[in-house]
Amino acid sequence: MQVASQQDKSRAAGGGTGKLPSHELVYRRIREMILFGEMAPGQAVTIQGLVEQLDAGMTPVREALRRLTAEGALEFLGNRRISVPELTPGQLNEIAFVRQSVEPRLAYLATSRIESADIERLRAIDDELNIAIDQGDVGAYLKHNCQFHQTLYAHAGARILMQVANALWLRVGPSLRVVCGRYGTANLPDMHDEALAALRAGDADGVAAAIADDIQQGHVQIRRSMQQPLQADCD
Amino acid sequence: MQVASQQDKSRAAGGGTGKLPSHELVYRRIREMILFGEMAPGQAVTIQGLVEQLDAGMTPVREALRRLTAEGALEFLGNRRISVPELTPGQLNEIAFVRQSVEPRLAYLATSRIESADIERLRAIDDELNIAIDQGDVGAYLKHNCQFHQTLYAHAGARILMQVANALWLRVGPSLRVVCGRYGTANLPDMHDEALAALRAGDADGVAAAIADDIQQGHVQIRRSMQQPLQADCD
DNA sequence: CAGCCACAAATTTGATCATATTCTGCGAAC
DNA sequence: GTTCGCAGAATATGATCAAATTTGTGGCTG
Repeated sequence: MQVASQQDKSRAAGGGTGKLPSHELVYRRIREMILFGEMAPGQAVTIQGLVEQLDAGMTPVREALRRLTAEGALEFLGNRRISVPELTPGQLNEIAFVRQSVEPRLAYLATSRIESADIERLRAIDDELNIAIDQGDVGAYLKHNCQFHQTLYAHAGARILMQVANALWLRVGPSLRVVCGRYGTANLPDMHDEALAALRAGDADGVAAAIADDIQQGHVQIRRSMQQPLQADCD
Repeated sequence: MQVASQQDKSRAAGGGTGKLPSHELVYRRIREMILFGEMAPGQAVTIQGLVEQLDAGMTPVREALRRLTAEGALEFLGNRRISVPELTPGQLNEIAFVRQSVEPRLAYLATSRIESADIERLRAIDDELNIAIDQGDVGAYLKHNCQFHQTLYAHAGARILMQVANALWLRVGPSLRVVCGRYGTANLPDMHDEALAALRAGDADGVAAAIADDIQQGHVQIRRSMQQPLQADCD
């Protein structure tokens, strides 16, 4: 652990990947780890662990973590420890409440602005999503599900609403992963067909309702898995 | 900027004030600057400027800025510039929409959990607020108004909702300051008496409605000041 | 005699800083 | 008008300092 040991750290993170700043890259990597279930609720996160795992410098990692804690994706554990938050049922309700306000609204706004080519793109995403469900591929499901919603919302032209929605997705990500890991991809929410149909019809209220149902179902699943703790979960 | 002055940098930021980390202190300072109108919409923010102004190190400032940009209080200007966001009318509507969802809900939840001693504390804040209005003290108005809402919401026992609300306050802060600076403190929203009365009566819906009105009025003011731009604000 | 608590050393991890490096924007020269 | 260069600011690194958890040891008690 002396002076001259680690020379090639910056290679992978800073040099190879492109021209975006390193802290941005690190942020995205960690973000995806959270969203797509590479981090479990309650799991501790150490700066130095991420530094080694991502092969990045310390400062970019620190800044990425600050950003993620500000978004609620990570949690400041009093003393200087950071962890993936474990949601209480009450907190899950809070998230559900805001999501039910914001996301149907985004869907509503997107309906009148989206064009048919983009609707087809959504359908393509949904096709892949269904394949993932059939194959029980949890990672692909999470990824495509997120992509579906984000792609739809992106057409709403409401940047701030979308930032709020994205932050909430980050909060439910780890829990959603737990649900999938436990119950498989069978009972997962999928109101996407209804949403697509309403989208094609230009029925904004219908799209909003479909999205609301989708969110509702997802949260029911999470709540169910929380009420039946897996136990032996000694922390 | 001499050598000798670098020794006591950490003193002012980290040593003198307490045991909180410097980046936390810096974050709070900048946050208050934004909330209470020491920064105008559109104003550029430089790291080194903050370093000198706050007499802190560069790393803490950087982390605080990351956090604030993640919360939407500051904006990343593509190239490596940061500025206080200028809200468009559309963005203001988005913020109003979420605030109207979240804050009345917080007020509703707080009603059944708050105790009479805390209601009196709220009344005391409101008294000071009214004094500030009478005296035309914009800074005091902003501070006490924010304090009133935050104190009320704190009793809702809904941490996540409150984080969302706080982030939105950060977004409207600078614009609210502009309104006050232009039109004075005369027409500012003040449904606080109604809220207090409903609180004492335990009327949760009434409290929520009062808060909703309060928000509504505030946003009307901001919108009005945006429709009458002060001068040749060419962008 | 064995188990447990407490106190202290050590290692791990976080926070901050000084400095090197890179990138952007502007100005001057051609 | 375009291009080169320079200044200034932001990014990133490694080192250094501080704090906290963990570990290990010793003494005490049952």
